[in-house]
Amino acid sequence: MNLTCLYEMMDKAFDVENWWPSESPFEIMIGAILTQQTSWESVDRTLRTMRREGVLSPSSMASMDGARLEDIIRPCGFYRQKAERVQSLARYIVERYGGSPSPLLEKEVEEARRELLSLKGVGKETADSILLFAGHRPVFVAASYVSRVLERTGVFSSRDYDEIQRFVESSLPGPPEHLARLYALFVQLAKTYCKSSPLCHQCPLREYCPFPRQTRK
DNA sequence: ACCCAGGTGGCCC
DNA sequence: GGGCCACATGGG
Repeated sequence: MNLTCLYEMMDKAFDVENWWPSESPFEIMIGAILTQQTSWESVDRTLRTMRREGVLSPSSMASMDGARLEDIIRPCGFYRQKAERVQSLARYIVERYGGSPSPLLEKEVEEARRELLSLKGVGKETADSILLFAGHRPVFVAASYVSRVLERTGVFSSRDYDEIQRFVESSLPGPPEHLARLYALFVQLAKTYCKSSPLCHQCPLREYCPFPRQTRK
């Protein structure tokens, strides 16, 4: 069992087209922060409210009332720090780039990543999600879901973010779409089958999983 | 009444 | 450089 084989198996089992829906790169950046430790359903609700209220752009979000932003984000949890962080991100884009995230996302990958990581509320996983899904850059997101599946299938055992990222990026070269698709498949698989023991036994990868009864990370 | 979710930053040693 | 902890709501 190697990564390519795993990729093909998951690809056969799941449909992850339009896995990270959005109308703009900025929306992906905001969604990436909101979805930290939060289900996508809650994030989706908040993003729809933002769109409806017309605050899903750097300039409008930068200047809106903080308490109102907190209210909109509340369903996502950690709403105070998330409100502060997304607004400071919006202001950063307005002040530094005149309101468009494109110049940042189009910088050389290493530089863009460093810049994203310097923002409060943007760690490795969030930065890489933004680079991959908003910037279409060839960067893999080595989320905890990923290490869980890699470990359980015996493909690669490590908890170290950078190590997993290097492993995947070097094992699966090619266009960024593959890395995005692979990441989506990992999350989809873990979400669907790794949550509970009964589901685990129906996993399409159960024959390859060395820990068939393990249900938690 | 638990446990978990498409993590991060701050503090401690 | 790793091990805890707070952050917080919503759903199973």
